[in-house]
Amino acid sequence: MAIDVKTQKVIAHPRLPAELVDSTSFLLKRLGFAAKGRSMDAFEEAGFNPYSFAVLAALDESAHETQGAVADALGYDRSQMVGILDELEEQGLVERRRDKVDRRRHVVELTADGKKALAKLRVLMKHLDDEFLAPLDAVERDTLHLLLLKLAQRHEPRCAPLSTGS
Amino acid sequence: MAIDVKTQKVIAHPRLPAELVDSTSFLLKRLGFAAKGRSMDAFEEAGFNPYSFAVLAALDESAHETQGAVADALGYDRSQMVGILDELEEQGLVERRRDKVDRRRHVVELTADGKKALAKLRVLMKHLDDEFLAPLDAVERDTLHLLLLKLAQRHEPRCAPLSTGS
DNA sequence: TATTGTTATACTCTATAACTATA
DNA sequence: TATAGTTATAGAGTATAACAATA
Repeated sequence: MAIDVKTQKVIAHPRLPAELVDSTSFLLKRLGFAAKGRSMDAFEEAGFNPYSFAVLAALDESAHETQGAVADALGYDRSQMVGILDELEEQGLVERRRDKVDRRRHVVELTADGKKALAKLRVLMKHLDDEFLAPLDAVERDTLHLLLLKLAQRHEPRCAPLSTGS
Repeated sequence: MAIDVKTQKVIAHPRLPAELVDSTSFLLKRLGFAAKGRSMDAFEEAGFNPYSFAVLAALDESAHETQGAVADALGYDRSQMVGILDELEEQGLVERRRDKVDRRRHVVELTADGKKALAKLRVLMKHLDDEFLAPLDAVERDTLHLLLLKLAQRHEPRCAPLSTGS
């Protein structure tokens, strides 16, 4: 219990109702927002847009992506992607070129600086994960990741493994 | 793999970059948003504000709460709480009275209808949790909840157990 | 007519700061 | 002077729709 310096009275820390804390999806909501807030702060502090890492990672994984393909892969709106890429292009991290075959399309590619930035962001992301998961040991982290993955495969179709059947 | 009906070509489902899916805090973010979206839709469909459940639960747990105490317990802004309580009062689910001892304060209390609504919302919440956790068996659900609780105690202080020491 | 990227618009959230009435 | 509740305002974020160029 904390003690107020001036009044010397006990400060009862305001607590969440037990039935909310008992709800797993409530905890997921709160922790998701906490994780988002932390990563946004950290990315911004490092001079990046909160979306930069996801976009650069997508481009690194399969090069010569079209603008819309990146948006679809990440689940962003295509109109939202315009501004994100504008900024990344200004920073010299990506290049946009018209597709010669279909001149409506913009092919997006990482620049050398973009790859360097991605490397930096990977370190930052790893650090954020480590920090967020600090209360858990290695086994617990693996277990948690596995369980979240199971949920994500249902609730976030883009996480689902590639289906091989017809 | 899905096949396009018209072109008979393979449709590669847009997929998230592997390194994002490998990040536990990324999964937490995505799942948190998915959980929030689902519960907001369900609450709204049932005629409630997304915040109703949390507020009613807080009032049920410790009656005669002051308006600011509820806001602090749930982590909402006090100015935000005004609108939420306005709506709950219109619906006849809570009552606001001036505190006779300190006339600046509003004491908030559940009405009989408020308790009935809370019972309904508890069922709805339980249903939502069950649905969201459907991919997991009972043991996995318990494990997940425990792990999230550990994280929440660090990242969401309002979830922390009451400390007993000085 | 449909699609890609773009722009414009509108709407929700949230955060902040003023304002009142009490203390 | 500080606090509880309230109101007003501004900013970010997001979702939608319209638009031009191309297919």
